[in-house]
Formats: sequence, structure tokens, C-alpha cells
Amino acid sequence: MPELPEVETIRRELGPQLAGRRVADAWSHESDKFTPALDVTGTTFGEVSRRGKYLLAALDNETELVIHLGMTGVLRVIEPDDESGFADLPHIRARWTFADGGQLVFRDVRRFGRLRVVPNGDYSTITTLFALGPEPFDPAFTAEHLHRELNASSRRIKTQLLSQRPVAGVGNIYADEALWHAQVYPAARRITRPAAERLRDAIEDVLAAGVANGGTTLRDYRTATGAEGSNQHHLVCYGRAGLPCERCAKTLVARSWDARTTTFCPVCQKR
DNA sequence: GTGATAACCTGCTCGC
DNA sequence: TGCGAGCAGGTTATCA
Repeated sequence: MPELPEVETIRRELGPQLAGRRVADAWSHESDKFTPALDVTGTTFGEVSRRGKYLLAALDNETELVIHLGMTGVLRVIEPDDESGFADLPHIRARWTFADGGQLVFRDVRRFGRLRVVPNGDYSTITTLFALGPEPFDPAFTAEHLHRELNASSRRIKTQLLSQRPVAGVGNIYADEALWHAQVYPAARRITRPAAERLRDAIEDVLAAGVANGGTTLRDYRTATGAEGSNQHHLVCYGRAGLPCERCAKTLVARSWDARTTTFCPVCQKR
């Protein structure tokens, strides 16, 4: 389930592999989610950047290939001498064949990923990307901003974090982790200024650690070279329901709010 | 306009 | 052993 650290890790590996390569041919799964892959034919890849959980691959015809990996999306560059067998696995949703014989392959088991080709910098047709909050490492992501955004709505704090509007790139794993570190009750509908300050710092910290550790591999996620991340060994809250809290030793619990499972400490993260 | 919920999608786990 | 139900979760669409 790629969140910001996973997407950033893929971006760093993929960028140098794609830059300057011309797409001679393209194939896609029949779903509308993936057929925009065909529009890349005949173009040459430029720089690969990232916004939140979206990968943005510049093309030389003043358009961009926008890639969202969904929950199970994996991107891999396959060179002509590659013997990994990745390109022959089931659930391949798009394939771009380069003029030099290499390939960029997009595999997505659950088909929650999606592809779009848009004019450079024009994300008006991609609702979530268009309304995305600031990057967590951007100076615009301040405690004041987070405090104002979270209190502008009566929805639960965690639900708002997952909406991508207060800050870009946070998913279920890093939301649980940040809320635990900040000692904020996930289902709260208001937040105090001191708690917003703790939460802002925690979000930045857990995402930075995730990037430094190459992402969190729980099941499907792999980097662009096929490696696993190591951040799963540093999680203190997500997926640890029934285990003792590392701060107070009480048992972490899991609850479902807004159709999302949330793990938290009922003692450290009081209402 | 806002918030809640369902749907999409497939593999895995668990209980019978 | 095999089957079915439930669950996982990011985004979008729909409804209240």
C-alpha cells in the first residue's frame, strides 16, 4: 500500500532509469484506469517527480504521465537481459516498450491504481491531486496550517489525514504511526493547538523515517528494483493491536472508523 | 456544501 | 481438503 515514503523511494530509483528513453510501443489492460498508457507511445521520458502519492513522469510533448499505484501497484524497468520473470507475472496492467528494447512494466494485482496523461502541470481533471494539501517537508506545512485545516471540518482527525487535504501523502500506516507519536485520539473531531504542533512534527518524522528506510513492506510493496523496504521493522503502532504499547505498556487496540481500521493506544491517545 | 457510505478489486486468512 | 465469508485499503461516486 504505497504511501509517500514508498512512492518517493520508487521515484528515486525510477527517475535515472527512465530519463531520455523513447517509448516505441505501449500496451494496457482494457480498463479505462490503464488505457491512458497508450497515449505515451512515441514520446520520450524526462524527469520523474512526485506529489503526495502521485508519480509524475514528464514527457517530451509537453504532457505528463500521472501514475497512482493504488494499493498494490508496482513499477519496474526491465532491461533486455533481465531474467527476473517479472514481466511475465500475472496482473500486468500496462507495459511501455522502449526503442532500446527495455520495458517499463506496471503490475497491479487489485487494480486500484490508475494512469492519466495530462498537459504539463494541469491537474484540474484529477480531483484529489488538484486539491492536494502541502507536502509534509514543505515550509507551508506548519502547525498553524494543520490546526486550521483539521478544525475547519467536523470529521474525525484520522479521516481528514487520509483525505490528503491537510497534508499530502499520508495513508493508513503513517497516519496511525503519527497519531500514536503525537498522542492524539484518532477519532477526535477537534484538535488543540499544542496537539496540532505535536502531530505536525510526528507526521514529518514518521514520513522522513519511512523514506530513509526505503518504505514499509507488509505484503505487496516493492521498490523499483524489486527490493523490500525496511520500515516495517520500525513501526510502533500500525498492525500491532493486542501487543503492548511501547510507551505505557497497555494493550494497543484496533477499531474501525469510517471503514478504516485504526490501531491506537487507549491510554496514551485518550479522547 | 458537507459528511457518510458503497463500490471497485483480488488475494489471503479463518472457520466450518 | 475444500468451500465460502470476511477483510485489507486509496480513491471515486452516490446519497442523505
